[in-house]
Amino acid sequence: MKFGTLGHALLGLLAARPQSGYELTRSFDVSLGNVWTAKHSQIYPELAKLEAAGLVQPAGTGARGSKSYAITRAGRAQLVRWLSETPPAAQDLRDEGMLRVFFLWLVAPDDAAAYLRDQRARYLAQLARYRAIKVQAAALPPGGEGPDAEALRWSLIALEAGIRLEKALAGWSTWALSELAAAPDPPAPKRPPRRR
Amino acid sequence: MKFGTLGHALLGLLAARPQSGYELTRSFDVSLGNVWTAKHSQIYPELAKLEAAGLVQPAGTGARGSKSYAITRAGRAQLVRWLSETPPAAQDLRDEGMLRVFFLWLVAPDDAAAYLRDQRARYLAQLARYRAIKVQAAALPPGGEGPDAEALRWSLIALEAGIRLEKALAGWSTWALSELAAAPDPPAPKRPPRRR
DNA sequence: GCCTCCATGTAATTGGTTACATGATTCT
DNA sequence: AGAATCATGTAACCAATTACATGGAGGC
Repeated sequence: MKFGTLGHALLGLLAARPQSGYELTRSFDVSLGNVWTAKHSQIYPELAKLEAAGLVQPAGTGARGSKSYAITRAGRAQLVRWLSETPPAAQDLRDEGMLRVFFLWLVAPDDAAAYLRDQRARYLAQLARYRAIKVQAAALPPGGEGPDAEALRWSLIALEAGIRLEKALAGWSTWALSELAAAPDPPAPKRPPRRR
Repeated sequence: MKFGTLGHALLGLLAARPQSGYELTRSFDVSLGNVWTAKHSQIYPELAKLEAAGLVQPAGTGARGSKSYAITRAGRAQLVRWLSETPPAAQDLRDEGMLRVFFLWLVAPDDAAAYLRDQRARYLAQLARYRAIKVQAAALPPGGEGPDAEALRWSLIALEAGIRLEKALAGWSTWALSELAAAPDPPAPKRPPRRR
């Protein structure tokens, strides 16, 4: 059996501690969701596939019929192999927000500016969310030794990437707005003489 | 009929000038490919769908049996509506490279560092590619008035976003490496006394 | 003649989302 | 009693990639 990114992401989450499908789903809703998404309808079947391949195993049941899984030795080996031996798949960035920028020449400059301002607001909102998480994490007890503590450490490193990315995008949108103001093109600004 | 991002991307490309499926495919291989990807096997059927919906129409044939399409008035209207009325779909960033960072605690610090250096090299390579395009574009004749010139202008604005993003990621990887060096954790550094 | 690039298409498969379905527990 | 949340699963559909298939034109 062959496993893609989702399978390995599940192995990675289970490497920290045994978890149920529901808990895994929530991970994709929050932290991990910023780099990879998955719905429960994809997770449950994938867990079954992983179990069939011997990479995870049932690890008891909890309240309300929850079933938690644990990673097996083979699963951990597979995960480490994936991390260290296979190169990250060429990322297919699908950024619809940035795609639209390519087509902004089709709308009035005012509409284009409005779009850029909207996008900037999104970037800043996401930046604020990230920063709140960072502050919250900094307030945690500094101790902790288990896998969870190590996992947290790396998730904060990834968080820093998110912060820097959103900052860069917010800065870019401000720059783009100034560019647009400098040469609105179709409707020439009244005063400054156009020079090309 | 309903069209998603791909359909609108095709409309956007055809709004600049009539093009064949092959030419459109190449656009996704180069500039547009950095924000959205599509293979010819997806593009040809989508063009047929767009034609059936009256948003594009055949615009003559070229050499080797190439068939070019032009956007219709309805297509342009639909595109502008999409741009100005519908909000960008919540981006599902799928960044496998960053996902792996969440799981780097599973490998030896040396391997984690090697991964970060590899990623940094990728970011810098992409940054160099973007900058080369920018330089190349700056050397172009500054004139030009048609839709193509306007489209170029906005593609350079999008390019600037790419440049800033890669710069941010390269900076992040350098920072992450220094973080890792500061506290390699599992194998404690010999000299500095560990304090937690 | 053969290889490469141009050019268009279809088929099969995978990955992912939306919708459907069900039941237990907790909160109000 | 009713609503919200926890919890697991399946079915149908859509989007996207990979593989299959064909042919014309130009260069070596």
